[in-house]
Amino acid sequence: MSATMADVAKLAGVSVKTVSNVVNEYPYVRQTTRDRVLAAVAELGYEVNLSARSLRSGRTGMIGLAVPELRLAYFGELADDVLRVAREHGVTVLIESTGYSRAEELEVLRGFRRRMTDGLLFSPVVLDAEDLAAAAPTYPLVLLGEQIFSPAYDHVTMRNEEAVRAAVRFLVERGRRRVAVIGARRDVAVGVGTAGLRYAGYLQALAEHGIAFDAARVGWTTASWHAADGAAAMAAVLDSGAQVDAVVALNDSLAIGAMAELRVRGLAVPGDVAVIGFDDTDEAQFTDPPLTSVDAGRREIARVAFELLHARVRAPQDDRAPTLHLAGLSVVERGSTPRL
Amino acid sequence: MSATMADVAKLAGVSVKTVSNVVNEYPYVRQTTRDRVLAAVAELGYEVNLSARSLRSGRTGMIGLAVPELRLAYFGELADDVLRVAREHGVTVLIESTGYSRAEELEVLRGFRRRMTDGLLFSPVVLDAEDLAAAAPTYPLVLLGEQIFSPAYDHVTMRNEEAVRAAVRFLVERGRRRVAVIGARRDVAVGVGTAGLRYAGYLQALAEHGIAFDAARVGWTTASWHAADGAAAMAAVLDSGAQVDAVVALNDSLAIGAMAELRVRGLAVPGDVAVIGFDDTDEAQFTDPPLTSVDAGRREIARVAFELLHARVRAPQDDRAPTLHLAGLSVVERGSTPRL
DNA sequence: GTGAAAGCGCTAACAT
DNA sequence: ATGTTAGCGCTTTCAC
Repeated sequence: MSATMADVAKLAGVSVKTVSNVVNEYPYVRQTTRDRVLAAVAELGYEVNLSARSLRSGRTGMIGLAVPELRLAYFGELADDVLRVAREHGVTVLIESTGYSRAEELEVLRGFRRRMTDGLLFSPVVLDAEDLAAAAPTYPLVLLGEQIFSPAYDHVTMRNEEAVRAAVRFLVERGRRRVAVIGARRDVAVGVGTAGLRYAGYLQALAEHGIAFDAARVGWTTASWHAADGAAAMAAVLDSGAQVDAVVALNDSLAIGAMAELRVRGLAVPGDVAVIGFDDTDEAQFTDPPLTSVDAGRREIARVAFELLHARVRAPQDDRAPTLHLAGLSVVERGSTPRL
Repeated sequence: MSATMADVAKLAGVSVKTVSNVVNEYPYVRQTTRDRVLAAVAELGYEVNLSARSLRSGRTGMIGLAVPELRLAYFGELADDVLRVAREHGVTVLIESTGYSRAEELEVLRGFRRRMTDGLLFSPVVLDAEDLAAAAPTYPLVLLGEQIFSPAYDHVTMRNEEAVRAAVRFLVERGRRRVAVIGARRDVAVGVGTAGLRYAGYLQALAEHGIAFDAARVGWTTASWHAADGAAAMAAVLDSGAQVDAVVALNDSLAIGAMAELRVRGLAVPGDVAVIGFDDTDEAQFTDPPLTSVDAGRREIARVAFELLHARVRAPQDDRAPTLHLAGLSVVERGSTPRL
């Protein structure tokens, strides 16, 4: 039904090889031949059959992007950023969501979708280094986030500990010392994974500023960091009777939930409690008050991760050592953290 | 390098056809044969080559989902919903973003990615019915949203006019009459497209309740409905000197921006101005005050749209007439719209 | 600079 | 219930 290379070749009076050369922009084709082929392509409305190309070449022209879910602002924005960069390079992105599920993360690593892509950008939240080693991917893989560190793969992430230290320092410099944290996890060790590293940064910051640790100021959550989780954690902290004059939330959605809960309790932000978020997502600009947040380099992460993966896909034989890229960070000041 | 059906067939002592039958769960295979084949599959770590399957069968097992951008809460949530439903049916979703660009929407309809999918869920925001007719897609296509109505394709959308009428009625019943609208577009006709239909619902509601139309209460935006656009439109309305005691925002992100702008101007929500949003996205629960919003049926839309497309993909010969499905709606009441 | 031919791995049609 | 064969449309290899 739709035209094939053979049809184009016949119409242009050349061989299929020549059509293939033109379609793939092989440079050594005589201009007159190229024109004849392109005319035939236009006349027949020919388009390459990607399945046939993939079958023969072993490449699909797609990369995977696996994140927990798109409705969380950070991942929605990250996905948009990756799509934009990939489009600039003519690469198609297959977005996959894992829903914080171990089974789905394993499926992403080993499942049939890896036969549809030339490489994977993977932001795990559940699997650990051992799981990755067991799966032992042989395709180009770039790890995102902080859940897994592996010397075997490229890795792009942020300076989590430093970023939270900067956030707490920002609060302390503005006169706050009773700093609660929202988003710590009981089920992961300090210093391990996104939550563990950010929590470690919080503990380090307390030490740096000579603030005594108070367990009642720790707001615990699971891996899911939605606003609702932030509200619940904030409620637990307040219920404990802890004295709190500032909150560092480990992402912006948690911060939004925490602010809502503070409001419910009749505590003013920033009058009674200052709040700082993490990721500087779009929503931070429109909270009440506008939310100060740490921009930990999401755009840079999207761009660098794509480029590292793309380089591996294009040159699979190149055995350069895996890279660890840490994005730059900055605190974006808004109304939730005034000087006292 | 990786095993093929021929390898499996050889090891199991059967023909490739039998391996294919087992892999494709063809029922009429003797149990002992099946077991032998599955053992060989496991031993060799065999996985089907999807490119070969697609080339031969003409199917890819993927559908496309084209939306403007994932960072807008509504589309992030919609994408998650579609991914979930598709997964339940063993279908892979290729998410594409069009960025409110005419060129990219045309590319979605006609570009090479349509060779990678068996069908398309398309939420256009720029193209019109004429563009669609010109592109004349022959693959299974389900339209989402209100931008294009076409008798030629299945269509799943919401009751936009009715939903906005319900929103305004909700405000009027609670004692408000000076109702501004945020998100109207000068560049589209009343009644056309998402913005045009929702704006039409606003005008109808004013008439129903005997409220005089006041042009100064109309907050204009472009196609992009982010919080920043809502804030700018709200600012323009307030700058005009219009008397406003309520706002109906044509989506939740606009509402969030409008609330932020009201705050900047020293107007209390809901004391001075009540606000109602549209879509009931996650963020509505955590604004200050919590945002009343019209749930226009996003989950239902995702499910029905997928099922319609899936049915067409599975039975391409079935010439049933295209369906128009309108999702149910409800107002979710929160603190931004108390009774006076 | 271009052509001829092989074959990527699978499914469909037909045979038994 | 299983085997045989052809061929999907392309890229690759090797000629010339």
